[in-house]
Amino acid sequence: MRKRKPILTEQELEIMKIVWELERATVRDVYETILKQRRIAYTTVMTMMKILEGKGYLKKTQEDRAYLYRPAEPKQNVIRGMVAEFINRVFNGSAEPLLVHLVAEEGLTEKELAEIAKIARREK
Amino acid sequence: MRKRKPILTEQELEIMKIVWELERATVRDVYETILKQRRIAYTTVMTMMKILEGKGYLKKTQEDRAYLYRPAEPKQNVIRGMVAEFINRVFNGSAEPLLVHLVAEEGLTEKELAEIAKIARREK
DNA sequence: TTCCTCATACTAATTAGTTAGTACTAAAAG
DNA sequence: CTTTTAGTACTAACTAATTAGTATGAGGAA
Repeated sequence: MRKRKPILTEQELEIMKIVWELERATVRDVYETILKQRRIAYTTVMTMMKILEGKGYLKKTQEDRAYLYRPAEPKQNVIRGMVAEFINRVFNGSAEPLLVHLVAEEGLTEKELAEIAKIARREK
Repeated sequence: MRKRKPILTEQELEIMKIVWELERATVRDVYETILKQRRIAYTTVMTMMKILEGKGYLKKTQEDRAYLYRPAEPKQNVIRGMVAEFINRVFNGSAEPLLVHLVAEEGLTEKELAEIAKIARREK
């Protein structure tokens, strides 16, 4: 059985979210964005992005002086993987308990649920 | 703002699942259970369970020679916390996108969705 | 040209998570 | 009573994740 691609860690996800948002970004772009939230070193961001490239989540091209990074695959794919991984860990792989949990937790009405179903169908 | 209780790591969750299942368990009980799946040292399990006690997920009482551990709070509470934490990390705190994702991913029909809603209502 | 800025590569320190060894003690077995 | 067994406490090794420092080079500014 092939070992599956390592899933995103906390900090890696932080960076991926930014790159998904910007669609393409240099280390500096990401660095500046994170700086608004918290203190971090430029080289830290660089290291992380290189790791993400190694894991196959980002791809880079040379652009002027600096590398330009882009997501290697669409956000939806990655999110799908993370959700699946979470369901495996916490709910032993079956999605239904999570759904039940969420519906109960949110106290959704029939109407809201139908609305979600509609959006989901569109998403498909 | 009070710092929230540290969330369960991978291995900690593995142990908690066993204790929830058994309802109360000694280190040995958990050790034997894990052994069925993989090789592990007795003291490793002990260390982990002590950590879980420190984090407030387990509480122990002296029982004969060994400690008897029990869950400090019901499984549902902890699961709720983990789901919330996941939603924060991945979906910036809003549950709806996760719901939409799940419904779309599972390709649920009206009927199945209604069924889930029914179970959820009972759960409440 | 010379200097400053900003980029990368390489290296490494620190912290968190996981795993397990060793010393010691009390109870059970012989 | 002595030996074996099964438990805990304390310590530590190892791996993974996170963070950042230093060296170096290319390009633009003076």
